[in-house]
This record gives sequence, C-alpha cells and structure tokens, in this order.
Amino acid sequence: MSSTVAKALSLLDYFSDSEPEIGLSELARRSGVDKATVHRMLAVMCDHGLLEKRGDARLYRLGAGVLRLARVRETAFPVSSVFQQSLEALSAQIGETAHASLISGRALATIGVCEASRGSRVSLVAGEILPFHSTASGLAVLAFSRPELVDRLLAEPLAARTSRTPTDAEVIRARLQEVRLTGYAEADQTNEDDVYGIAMPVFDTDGTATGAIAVAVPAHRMTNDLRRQIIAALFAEAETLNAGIGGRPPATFRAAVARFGAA
Amino acid sequence: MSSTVAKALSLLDYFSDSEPEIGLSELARRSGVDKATVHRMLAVMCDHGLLEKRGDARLYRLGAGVLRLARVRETAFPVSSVFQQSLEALSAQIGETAHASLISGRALATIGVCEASRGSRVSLVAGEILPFHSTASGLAVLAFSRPELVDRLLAEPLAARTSRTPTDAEVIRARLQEVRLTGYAEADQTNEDDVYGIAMPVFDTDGTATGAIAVAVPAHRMTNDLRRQIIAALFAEAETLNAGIGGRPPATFRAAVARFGAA
DNA sequence: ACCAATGGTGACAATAATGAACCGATGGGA
DNA sequence: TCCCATCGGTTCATTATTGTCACCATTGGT
Repeated sequence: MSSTVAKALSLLDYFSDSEPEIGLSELARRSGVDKATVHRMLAVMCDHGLLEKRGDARLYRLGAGVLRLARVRETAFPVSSVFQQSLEALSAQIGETAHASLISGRALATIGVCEASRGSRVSLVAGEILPFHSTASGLAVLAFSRPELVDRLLAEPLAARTSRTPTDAEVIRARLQEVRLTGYAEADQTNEDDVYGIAMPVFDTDGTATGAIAVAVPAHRMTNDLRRQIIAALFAEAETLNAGIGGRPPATFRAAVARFGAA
Repeated sequence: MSSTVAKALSLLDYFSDSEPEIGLSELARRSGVDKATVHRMLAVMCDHGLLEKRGDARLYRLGAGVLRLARVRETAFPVSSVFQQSLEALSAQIGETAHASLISGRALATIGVCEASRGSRVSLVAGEILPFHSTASGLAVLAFSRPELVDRLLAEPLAARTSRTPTDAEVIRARLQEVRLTGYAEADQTNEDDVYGIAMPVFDTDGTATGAIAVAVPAHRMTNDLRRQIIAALFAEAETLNAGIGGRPPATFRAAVARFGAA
C-alpha cells in the first residue's frame, strides 16, 4: 500500500496557505519518511516543476508547474472560477466566511475561500486538505457519493480532530442518512473548535456529488435564525452553481429541496 | 537516473489544452512505459487528487488537487494574476497573441495566454510544456539564468522541433550572448512552422530570470516595423511586470534597456 | 462473427528505493 | 569563544518496490 509515488505526492499535502514554504527536515519529520528519501523525492519534483526552491533560502515551495496544470484543467473544465462567484455572493449575503471544496482523491481540496468583511469571523486556514468525516462539506459530499467511495473511506481509521469528532463509522453512516433527507450537512465543532459549518453538495453531470459549498460561523454566534438563513442561501446558491457547471442533482436531493421549500 | 516518481510525474506533462483527457493505453504509448506500470501510477495519482477519471468515460484528466495547489501558490506568491494583466495589455496594444511562461523544472510552463481578437492570429496550443532551446521565451530566460542551469540543459540532446531549430549547443550559446546584449530573444519558426516569436525575460528578486513574456505573430506577417513595435511594448510591459512581482533586473539587462532607449 | 483496440490484473525477476551513518555549514546559548 | 543542536545534503549496502510479460473482459469497427 505504500508506493513511492504515493509518499512523494503526499509531501505536497503539507503545503497550505498557512505554510507555503517548508524545509527538508520539516517535511521529513511530518511525513515520517527518512530525510534522504524526502530529499530525493523533492529533487525529482523540483525537476518537474511541481516544486521549486527559493533561490536564497533553503526552503521548498510549490512550483510553476502547478500553475500550468491548474490552467489546463480550468480552461478545459472551468469550475474554480464559477465557484468563486458563488462564494462571493454567499459571503456578501450572510456576512460570514464561505468556502468551496472538491473531491480530491481520498479527501477534500479547498479550492476557494471568501472571507467575511466583519471583524470577528472564521478565518480558516485555506488551501488545506479537509477530511471527509469531520467536516460539514465532507458529509455533504459523502451523502451523495457512490457507496463504494463511502465504504472505502470509512474503512480507514478516522482521526479525532476535536473532542467532538465522530470517529465511529456507523455513527457517520447514520449522519449521512440524515444529510440525504435534509440536503445539507452541519458540523458543530467536529473539525475545529469554535467553528460551526453548514455545507451543501454540488453535483456532476451524472448526479454524483463532486464538491460542496459551505459557510463557516464562529460556534458561539450560531443561532437558529442564522442557521435557517444560511441554509436557504445555500440552497439558492447551489442551484445556480449546479446550473453553471452543468451539474444534475439526483432525485434524492431534489426531494430534499422540495421538503425544505414546503416548510 | 529514471526514478519512478519522475516517470509518474512526467505523465502529467502530456495533459494540455489541446488534450485535457487521455486514456491509459495512450499514455503508456507516449511515455514508453508499460501499461501495467502506468496504470499503477495513475491509480496513485487519482488517489491523491492530482488526476481523476471522468465518471462515465474511461479517460483520465487533471484532478481537483492541482486547483488547490495552484491556489496555495498563487495566494502566497501571486504571479499568475499579475502576468495575465500584462498579457491583456500587450495583446490589446499589438493586436497579436501574447503569452507568458515560467521556469518549471527543466522546461518552461505556459501559465497565461491572451489571444488577439483579429481573425488571422497565432492560436498556440496553450498549457503546453515549452523547450528552452527552440522558443524565444526559452532563450530569453536562459540568457539571464545561472550558468549551471544553462550547462545542465544544453548537455542534453536538443530535439529539432522544425527544420530551423538550432540543435547545436554552441550555436545556442552564441544566440544567448546576443540576447544578453539586446535584452530580448527572437525565434523565427524554430519551435513551430509559421510562428515568429519575440520574448523578454522577467526577473526574480535576486536578479535571475524566472520567466518570460512573449508575442507570437504569423511569420509571413512579421515586418521590421512590427518587430520594433513589439520590442518596445515588451520593454515597457516587462518593466511594470518586474515592479509588480518585485523582480530586480540585473545590470546586464538594464544596460540592454538603456541601449534600446538610445537607439 | 471476427479482429483489433481498449482498460485492467496477477506473478515473478530485476531494479530502484530505503534509512542509518556521515559531512560541512550555520547559528544560538552558556 | 567554545560547544552543541540543527540544518541541507550525500553515500552505500540491504531489501522491498517496481517493471515486465502474459493473461482476461469489453468495446467498437469491418
């Protein structure tokens, strides 16, 4: 299960907005791989432009290659830019931080963030890899994904990100069932303390979830009224978003939308 | 010399704007690696979100992971967005296609394109990996790079992209010397037939070239007058661009600018 | 019905990855 | 000033990973 390429690629996961440059030893420590090995992998990735080391300092950072790759994907299948618009609309309407993420292998990749303008807001460490089981976005996506993906993900041990994180697979399956009924997922400090997230899935042309949009609020500020407001905004934005990327919500989701509209 | 990670990563190079989705056998054929091996690598890269296979078809395409990586790099070191502005200005002023590229390992990665609005224009296959020795951008960058990089690149065999491509290392070194004097590089159908390119380097904080901006014109339409016009525009745009990304042109380049201004 | 592709899988020999020890440089503290 | 810790980077024998090849199951064109 531990191919060399996998180890090399997982090094990329450590780069995020909060830590865009990392040193050799640091990466070795985090990944638990030997320094020599990490060094060799980094050299190869530099050779291919995925990484580069800043001239003066001895730190590694993401290279120009990733810009090219993203450009290619974005011109062929534009989604990132479409998401960004929705995020801005959401953030402006609710006055809280909104973010979007897409399925990226066995986790979620944050591909857009729009912070609220107000002072006390959730300033999430963007660009990070999000686990499926502890985030509202993860649950929202998982609830409308292929069962095989759910099984594969829940088979692995689930890390407790906070004291409230559900780590039992069966508990999560039950929550997914709820999400399928309501059409949205909530995460009350299960991924980060003091952060309450509400997320809604976004779909592909074939009716499976590909990502999610979400609003994150400081937990102490969340009220029932704000909840309803956010959920309504998410439903509206999800619809325009699905239209924008050619997503077709499955019947189960459309039923949830109808139930919410009737209430 | 052929690490597995290198082979895996080089698979990514085959994805471009003209071919955003590729099948297993096709990739195996192009890379010259066995099908089984390629399959294993693709599986790993899918697992990490660098690639993904479209639900219905059996084709692989770049995954959401690359969007995240690009976002991280771009928020930490914004260059792509700055370049795009310059490209639009250039293209509008000259009326021809402009593009930008950055050093990405042992090649150039196109990170931005702005096509001219007129009918007959150079519509380059964007998002591709560009060789250093056959493109104006490559020569422009190489002329102001560290000698070690030049040596490393010219040590390898140079592919003839067209009948005019210089493949002799010494010939190229001579051209680099010219570029150092003039401050810009020209490529008359050395990378693609009927395409005449003029490029100018863009610098890093430490005075080494990191990329280039270029204008591509259908070769039959190039005139001496247009040449001068393009070069002047490139000089102007390169200056604002260097200011925008904090680049510091070295003395050799500043001297070239002065010589051009005096003429 | 055929044939030639395609995507995908399994087992074994060969190769490439591994990690401990080591080096020189740097920098901070006592 | 000396010392020690840490850094990036390198070397080399051991061993686990990889590449090869042979084989399926499907698909689509003739």
